[in-house]
Amino acid sequence: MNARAEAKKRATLADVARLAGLSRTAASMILTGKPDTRLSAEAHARVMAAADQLGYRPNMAARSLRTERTQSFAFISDVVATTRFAMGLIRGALEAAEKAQHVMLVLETGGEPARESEAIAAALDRQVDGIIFAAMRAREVFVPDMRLGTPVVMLNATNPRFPVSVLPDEAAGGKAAVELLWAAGIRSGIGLLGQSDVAEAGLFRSETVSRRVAGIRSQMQKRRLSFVAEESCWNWEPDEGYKLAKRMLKRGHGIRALLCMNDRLAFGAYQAAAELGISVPDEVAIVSFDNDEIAAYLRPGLTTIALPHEEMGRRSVNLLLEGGAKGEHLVPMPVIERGSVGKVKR
Amino acid sequence: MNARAEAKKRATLADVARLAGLSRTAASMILTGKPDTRLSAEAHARVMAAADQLGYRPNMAARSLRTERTQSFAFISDVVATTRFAMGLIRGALEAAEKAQHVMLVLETGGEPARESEAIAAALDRQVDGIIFAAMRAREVFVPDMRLGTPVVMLNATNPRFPVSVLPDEAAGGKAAVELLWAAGIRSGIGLLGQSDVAEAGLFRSETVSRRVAGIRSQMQKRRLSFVAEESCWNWEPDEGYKLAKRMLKRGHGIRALLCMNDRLAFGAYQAAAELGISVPDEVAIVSFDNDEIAAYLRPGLTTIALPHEEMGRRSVNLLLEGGAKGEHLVPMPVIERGSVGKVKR
DNA sequence: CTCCTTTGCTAAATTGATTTAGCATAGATT
DNA sequence: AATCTATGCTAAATCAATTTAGCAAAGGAG
Repeated sequence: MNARAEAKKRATLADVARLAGLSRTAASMILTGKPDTRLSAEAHARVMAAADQLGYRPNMAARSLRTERTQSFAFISDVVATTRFAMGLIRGALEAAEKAQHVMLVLETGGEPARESEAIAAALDRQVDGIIFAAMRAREVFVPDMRLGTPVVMLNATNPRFPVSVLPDEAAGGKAAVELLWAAGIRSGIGLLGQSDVAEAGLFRSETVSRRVAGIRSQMQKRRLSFVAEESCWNWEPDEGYKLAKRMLKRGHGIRALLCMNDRLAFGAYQAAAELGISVPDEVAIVSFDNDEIAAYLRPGLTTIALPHEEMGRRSVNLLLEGGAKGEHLVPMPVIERGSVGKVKR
Repeated sequence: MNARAEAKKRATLADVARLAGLSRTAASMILTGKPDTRLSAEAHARVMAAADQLGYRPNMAARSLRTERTQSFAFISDVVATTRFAMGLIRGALEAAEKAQHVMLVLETGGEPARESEAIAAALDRQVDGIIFAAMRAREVFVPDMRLGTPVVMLNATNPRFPVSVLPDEAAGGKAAVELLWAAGIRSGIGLLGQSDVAEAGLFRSETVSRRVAGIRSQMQKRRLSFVAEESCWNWEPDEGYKLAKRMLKRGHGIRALLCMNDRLAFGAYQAAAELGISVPDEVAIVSFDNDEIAAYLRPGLTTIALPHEEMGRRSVNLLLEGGAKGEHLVPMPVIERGSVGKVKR
């Protein structure tokens, strides 16, 4: 009746030992590759052969019970569905975990404290060897105050109680975006879409966004450039981008470039430009951030500063594996050049 | 030195029993809610109080060792990153698992047999209570021939060895798409984008796609409609959609509606229509499939037949929990009406 | 008063690994 | 010849639960 009952039972260590004519102790030591055992080469060979013949695989529950390690991590994230970014983080984490022969428990909390506590408890109950707290919008993540004696890394998030975190290097990314326009010979007529210091003074957006903005503004200053227009909006979605860009492109600021805070805003900006008959990149250059999937679909392709999600996911796992150093681990944001910033014609 | 060592050790069942002044047996029976035990109400109260006071949580490794159940499932998928669909499936599965107090191990194989075997082995080693094999492009999934005595459900995939599968109801979806055009009063000038029987005769695409096509064609026939043009392409990506739609819209078939095989093709079709100065939906209606994220961003919003990924994910977990019936479990594809099919003006 | 049943509970076995402590034997040293 | 040291291996404890088998006391039946 039980599905498990039909299949022949898995071979245990005892079976291997019996077949090899040795003790469980010996078999265990050999199979786990203990270093300073004095077991003979012949014993090694016999155990290996036996294990192979029986298709032996250790029972992780039993091993974990004894060793308190499970070869598994938990990936606890606020939201996995809503944003396509989650996938990159998860994928990178999965990949690194697989390399290290670990598995990943994935848990979603929706950012709700109660579910967060539940998720942590579930992970701890299963004795995970480490926990990754991931946030989709980099923010200071709430973590219920449980005494969790397990390594933790914050992924795309920060929390004072857990000093190890992995973040995109937004400051450098902001700088790179400005440099892209500079390199294209654009010296004036630059509009900023999605953020405006005057409109947002005192508003809290998120740690990484503010670094992105800071990176942009500091590099603008360094190059002695300034924005001819800034439009702020709260939701960085295409419809906002469309509205804002339309206003900006019409108002006759002589806009020659649009720096968009993310690709979805840029997506809206494309639609506005198309409607106004303004050509990208000949009349207006567009740069943005994230390297969202849509960035590649636009015509011309959108030049953007990528959020290195996969690499971040990988890093977070590796930090767990290596007992990573405290502090922020910044991952560079690659510049993805497509067609939306043309070289200037002099 | 060991992080785990700092924290006070977790309370064990023995601790609870001691505090309650009862045996481990009694504590276990009470905490797991065994039905026919004859332990007194007072014993129940004492054990509960003790467990509560100590913050007792069972050690899953120990429990699993004895019971052979882990309250966990494995979600083994070919690709999680490449397509945004994976998230819906995973999210639905996660949600259902959480409700049932289970956790989900997520594993990715890239569709490579070697990694598939590895993933299955990793899951089996950890004694998962069930395995979900998910494919992103519904197909007959290869599953290495391991004797796995664990319930399996195929998600968005089929495999003769595992009869329980969850699939979108593509036949009904195809029918619904045609009905949408019919309801808008469109009786002629319908083009099919992405598929053409003459071009693809004998080609294998995928099980579900062929059902989608069959659903479309059978409903066309029922309504005595026919396509004035069919264009086939292999990659259903925006650039193909753009090219094909441009050709179709120009060639003067008098196209009044475009039935696109997926949203990305539709995305390209929008770009083509915009370039040709053809208005959606006034001059040409567009319907497609998937309810991809981009469908909501387009202007006007794209009317599409949604792939019910979250619901499918949920179903697959519930089938594992309930020991689901053999056979295909078809999940309806919701019609998402946005602005790309206008009511006809007579 | 004896025997049987019910009630309320527990000792000990079990699960499958790892790990500690230590036992023979052979050869080397004094 | 007695002692010491490697060498090669194993018995038994341990991890934290569940489960089997069964014990002691109380109450009821005959």
